[in-house]
Parts: sequence; C-alpha cells; structure tokens
Amino acid sequence: MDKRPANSKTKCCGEEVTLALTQDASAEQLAKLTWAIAHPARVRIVQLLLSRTSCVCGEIVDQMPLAQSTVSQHLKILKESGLVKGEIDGPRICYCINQKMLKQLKRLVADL
Amino acid sequence: MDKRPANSKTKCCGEEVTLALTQDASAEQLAKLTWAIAHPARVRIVQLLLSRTSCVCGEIVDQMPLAQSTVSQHLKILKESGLVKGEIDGPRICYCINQKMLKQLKRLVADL
DNA sequence: GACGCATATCGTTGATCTACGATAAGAAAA
DNA sequence: TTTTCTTATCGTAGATCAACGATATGCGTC
Repeated sequence: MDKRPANSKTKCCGEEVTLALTQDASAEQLAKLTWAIAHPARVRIVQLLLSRTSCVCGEIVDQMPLAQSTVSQHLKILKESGLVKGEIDGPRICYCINQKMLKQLKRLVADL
Repeated sequence: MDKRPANSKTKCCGEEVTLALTQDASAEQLAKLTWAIAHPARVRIVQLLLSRTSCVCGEIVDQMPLAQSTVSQHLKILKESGLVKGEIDGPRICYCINQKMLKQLKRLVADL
C-alpha cells in the first residue's frame, strides 16, 4: 500500500528536512521577488529605470497610462521588495534599481 | 512648461511607439511568467518537478502542507502559464516542466 | 454495472490587488 | 508665510487570489 519513492516523509528527520527548509527559504525569496515584477506596469517601471543610467523621478508617471497614485503604489511595492531604491532629491524623489537585488533575482531564476 | 526629456510623447509616431509596443509585449509576457511562480507554493511545485527527472502526479500534494484542491488550483495556474504540462497516464496525471517556457522565463529575466 | 482511487471543479469566505480621485506632507520659490 | 510643485497616503470600489471542504469526473478493477 505504501508506494512512495525514495525521497519521502519516511526519512523526515534526516537531511530531507534541512533540504526542505532551505528550499523553502529560497522559494519564499524567489516568490517575493518575482511577485514584485508580476505585473506589466511594474515590469515596465523596472525596464524604464534600467534604460536610464541614472535615477528617475515622476517622469515614470508620464510614461505610463496610469494615475500618479497608482504608479506611486507600484513603486512602493517595488521598494518593499528591495528591487528599487528611492532617494530624496530636493522636492522630488529619484528612483533607481537595486542592482544587488536584481542580481539575486536573476540568480534565483537562473538556478531553477 | 514642457520640460520632457528626449524620449517622450513628442515623437509618439516614430520608432518610439514601436519600441514601446515591443517593450509592452515582453513586459506582459514576463509579468505573466513571473506571476506564475509568484507564490511560494508554486515555486515549490516547480522545484519539485525539476528535482525529479520525470513527471510526477499527486505526490505533490503529499509534499505540501496544503489541501488537494488547493494544490490542484496552483497546478492549474502553472499549466495556464505554460510553465508546466500535464499528461494523462491512466487514472493519474503526470506533470512536468515545459523546458521551453522555463527557458523563455530565464531569458526574459536575464535580459533585464 | 458498482466500486475505489486520483484529480478537477464548484461554491464560499476572507484577504489582497488594482485602480482611481481626493487629500496630506515636504521642500523650494515667491 | 503663502504658494507651488512633487510625491505619498487615504478611502473606496470592484476584481482577483488563496484556501478549504464538498462534490463531480474519469479511469481502471472487481
């Protein structure tokens, strides 16, 4: 009746569990980062920020068919994921890609 | 009053638009694929399918702390994204990664 | 044909997203 | 200090997600 293959719950107290835990950690992180760009508008924002060498402020809004508040909301999500950083520059705010995080995302996806 | 930079709506009838359109297309596709794995459970499923050389059926359910119906729902999402394929094998169904799609996802992310 | 197993689908509930307009907050300029 | 500009936040409405249990479906087996 028990036709489980080699790597199943039977040895749930050995390396299995450790492996599962690290998998979960990276799964969680990958899910978090991919979720950040799991919307066309946010992909677009990231592409925009990458296309310019330096940071950009609310021109992003001009480039998108969305209300300013909506863009701000998307930026918040990107910031919370760590993919994007924002720096205050006088009255406006400059956004730029967090290359470190982008690299991590790329690595996590590539390692799939 | 008009302080737009070089690449703005002013030349909205030239190459600008074409570029924007292709950007949108890839943005859309990238958003779709990343959204498919934008959940820990779905990342876990993908990792599981990749860890085995061949397809797997409902053992996935055993490996996850989720109800069968929930897992099935996640599988449906993965199938709809194209990242996963399912083949009927007698009474059960074998799932496997669609390598082509996974490659596309990797390329899209790497090209960011 | 009736049963058992594996999987999908339905229906529901609560949470979260997405989008917007309106408004607040902060800094420079008048 | 008041105004203006830029950005964030609030409040809201509708849509979608995530999870579950219950049920339907489809295929082998008795």
